[in-house]
Amino acid sequence: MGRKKLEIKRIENKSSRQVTFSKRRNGLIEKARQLSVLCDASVALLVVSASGKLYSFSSGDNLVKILDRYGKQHADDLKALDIQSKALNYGSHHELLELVERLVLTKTIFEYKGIRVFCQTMNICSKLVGSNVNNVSVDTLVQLEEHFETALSVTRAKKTELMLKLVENLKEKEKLLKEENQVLASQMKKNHHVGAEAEMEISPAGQISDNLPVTLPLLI
Amino acid sequence: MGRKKLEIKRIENKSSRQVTFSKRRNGLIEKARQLSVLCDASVALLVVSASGKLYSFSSGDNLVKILDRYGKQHADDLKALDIQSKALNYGSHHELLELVERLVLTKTIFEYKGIRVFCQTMNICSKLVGSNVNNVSVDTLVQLEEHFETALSVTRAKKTELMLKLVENLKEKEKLLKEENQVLASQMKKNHHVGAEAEMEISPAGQISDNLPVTLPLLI
DNA sequence: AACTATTTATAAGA
DNA sequence: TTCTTATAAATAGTT
Repeated sequence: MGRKKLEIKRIENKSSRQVTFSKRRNGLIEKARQLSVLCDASVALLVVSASGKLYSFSSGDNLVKILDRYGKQHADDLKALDIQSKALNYGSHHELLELVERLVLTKTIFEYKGIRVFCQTMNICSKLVGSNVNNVSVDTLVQLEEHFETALSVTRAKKTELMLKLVENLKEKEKLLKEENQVLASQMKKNHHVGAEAEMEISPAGQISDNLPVTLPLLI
Repeated sequence: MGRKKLEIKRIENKSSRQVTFSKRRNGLIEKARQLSVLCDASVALLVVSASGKLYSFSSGDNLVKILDRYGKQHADDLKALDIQSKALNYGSHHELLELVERLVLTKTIFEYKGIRVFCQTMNICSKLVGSNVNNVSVDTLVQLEEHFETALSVTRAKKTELMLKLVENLKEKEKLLKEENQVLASQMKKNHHVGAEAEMEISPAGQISDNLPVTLPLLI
């Protein structure tokens, strides 16, 4: 739809590639918008230029739902977390290897999808809000506030939940160590009956209770 | 681009809305494809019809990869991944456990802070961007870019810092417990000189190395 | 950033 | 749904 028919293959000339990118990107976003309005559909569009700049469109507040749909496996990942903590305690070397591989993959995904893009988008938001307050409608800001509050409480709740899990895990380890010490201590006592002079130099279970419980929970 | 000019607002007639949806959806996807090919860009498009059906396009890669492309400077992170995969092959069981624990923690952080809030902010952003593109000046965009870079490194630095603290903290606890056990163990030995009959029932420092290291490193 | 000749997308009709 | 076709819209190359 121009002076000449354009073959659909990578445009070699850099500057015309950039110009075309700019034109077509705008066109695409406009089309996406129109589709969502005309047909009452949810549309999310992400475009990353060759130079790494991100452009996006999404219709209303549906992106969350759209993405949720796109990857149902997030729920499964949560279940996997449970299984993982069990694996930590009982898993074989082989199982651990598999686990690590999965986690490395997941981490990669989350790192980029989550933190990086999150930071960028977060900043776009604050920037836009900051520098364009006058152009943002009250409605938009009200929605914004709600969004933040929701996101915050969801995140907070989830954080607490997982931290409690971690605490449990660590307490379990503590318990094991205490038992270990008690075994040793009771051995001591046995021996003590034969060699009583060592008695005052140790305080079997007491030392753990007095020194560590105070600091161990701090780890969480 | 049809027999009549169509106003961009929800089409009330259901069947023509569906027809239009089908046509425009195909058109949009084709445009997205063309953009990605012509301009060497990553494009992800998600469309959900009013009736809930999902259609999507993404340029070759999946959505995650597209988001990955956002930001070219990830070479260092990728190297880190290499190191991790080496660890996968050569690491001891002990090292693997450490790795797993670290990754679970990281994943947890990224999962909630990342995905959830990412979705929300992404949404807000596209809304804001969508409704204010014309009001954003070049200056704002330049500032935006700087802002991104700062935010990214701050986040990164903070993450590293906190994780290092956690690790230190946990190592300290581990050390204390090990010392505790060793004190007990050495007491055992002392007593052993007097009551040798207890020798086979315990393995002083050995027991720690054989049983606990598997679980202890989990603390980190 | 505009212009404009063309191509492309698509609204309405069948 | 699919095809046809008149017309609106997008855009390639140019300025």
